[in-house]
Amino acid sequence: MSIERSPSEYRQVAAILRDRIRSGEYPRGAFLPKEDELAAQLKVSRSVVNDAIKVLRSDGLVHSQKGRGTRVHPIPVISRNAVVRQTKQVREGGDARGAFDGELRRLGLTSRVEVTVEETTATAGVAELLGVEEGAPVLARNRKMFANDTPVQLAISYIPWDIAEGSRLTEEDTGPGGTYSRLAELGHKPVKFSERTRERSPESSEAADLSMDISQRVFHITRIARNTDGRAVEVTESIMPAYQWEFYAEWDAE
Amino acid sequence: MSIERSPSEYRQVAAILRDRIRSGEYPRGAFLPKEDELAAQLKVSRSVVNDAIKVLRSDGLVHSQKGRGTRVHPIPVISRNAVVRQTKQVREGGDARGAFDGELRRLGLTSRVEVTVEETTATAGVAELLGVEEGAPVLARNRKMFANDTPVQLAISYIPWDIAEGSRLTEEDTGPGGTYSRLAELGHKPVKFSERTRERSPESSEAADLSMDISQRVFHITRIARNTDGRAVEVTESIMPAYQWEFYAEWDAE
DNA sequence: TCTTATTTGTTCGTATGTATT
DNA sequence: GAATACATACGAACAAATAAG
Repeated sequence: MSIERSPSEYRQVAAILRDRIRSGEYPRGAFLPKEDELAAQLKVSRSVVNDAIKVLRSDGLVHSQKGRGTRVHPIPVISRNAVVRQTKQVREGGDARGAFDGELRRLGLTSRVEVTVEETTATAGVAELLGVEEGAPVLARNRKMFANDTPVQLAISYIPWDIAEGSRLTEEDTGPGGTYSRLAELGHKPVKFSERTRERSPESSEAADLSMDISQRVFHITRIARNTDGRAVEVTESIMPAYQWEFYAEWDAE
Repeated sequence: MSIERSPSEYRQVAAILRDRIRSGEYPRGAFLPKEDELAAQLKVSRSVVNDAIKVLRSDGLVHSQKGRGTRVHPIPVISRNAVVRQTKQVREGGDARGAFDGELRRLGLTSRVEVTVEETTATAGVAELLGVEEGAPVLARNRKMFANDTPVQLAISYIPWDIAEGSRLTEEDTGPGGTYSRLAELGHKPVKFSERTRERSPESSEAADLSMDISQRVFHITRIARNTDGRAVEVTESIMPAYQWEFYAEWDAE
């Protein structure tokens, strides 16, 4: 357990703490000893412990709060199954609430979703994806998903206002079959999908909403749904802590 | 350009440098001013500049070397197209060299691949994925992919030795159609695929091979190819800098 | 509500180590 | 070997958030 040269001390301390978490010495949700104690125990300065904890934070292993302490992250990695989603989406709706719930239940976690809906105008980015003018009116469906009360995903869907106006899409509960069923009823059944996934630093608002650290990373998924005319009828941006998710896919040759 | 409170100084410095890179003031491949100069220029301590550069490094925007300096990362983000890969893989071979080359050519970059092949024994992890005993003999096909001489991906494929033995799979060049064509000829045509993608810190050896910083993140993709009997005939682990890649997929509602 | 103790976050200055030129 | 430039470590100080009273 002694600190040796070669890998820097703060990385060695990080490795020690990581082992203690993996071994269960610091269980899920438990507080770590405070930085001063760890520093004394491991005979390094507090700055080194602080740097080590930064590493664990960026791995999503722990979560620190000023004035409280550092505790082990309470939620295991969630698997997002690409193929199940693609088929279920059509059945259960664009917000994929069914898929999300299934993913969590498989891990013995409970899911909860907060929804807000508003009429707003398209920013340049959204306008380009939706193929409308910048500033054009759009419906924004905002969702925040929780696993056991820990936020694990943000999603905003944009729908052109001329499609959504007056329909149930403007209500919080879109009803059976979800967004995609309502779009189909409105004559805009989504039949073509594209999705881009990238990894980046969170905006500070995203970090706050997901109660994550700015030094951590998020997955940013942009999905576009198109009707038979090729018109974009819904654009969804999903933001999720990168340490919290993995992706899984299965397929057959040809 | 003055430093103000609220977001910490090192994040503000990071934002300033990020803007300079985006604006082209520091072009691709160019050196940044040295930390001392930046510190003087922005009226902060060198530690703050050093912390700021750590942030840019973890975003993959810059690359630092002791004794040399810090320069802007020379390669743009590469898009990995899931669907093209899935179809092309079968046509062009398991190492997807064709797909990789296409992805780079689209960006005006040149691709190069280094291949080494060896007979070795299965580690516990590989054994479980491949469905063989730990320590069983396997063929390891090791690949390192470059974009304009910058390493952008590592891949190791494992094939059970009883399948690969004596075949062209043990040579560096697997010939037309690649690995999957040879497996088909050997009576083990891959027909079922599964893939798991996660994001993590690099091992130090991976960081060295990809000339990236340990504070950066990698995508780790594990793909399993199975024959008609459901036997795993190839397992491929791909490691790539997370800042260097994005994923793209398109599909139709059946 | 206000106050105080606790705990982590950030910054500084300095010193030393290490890789490159 | 010398100079350069980034990497790491330390200790100290203060800021900011939280908790306890």
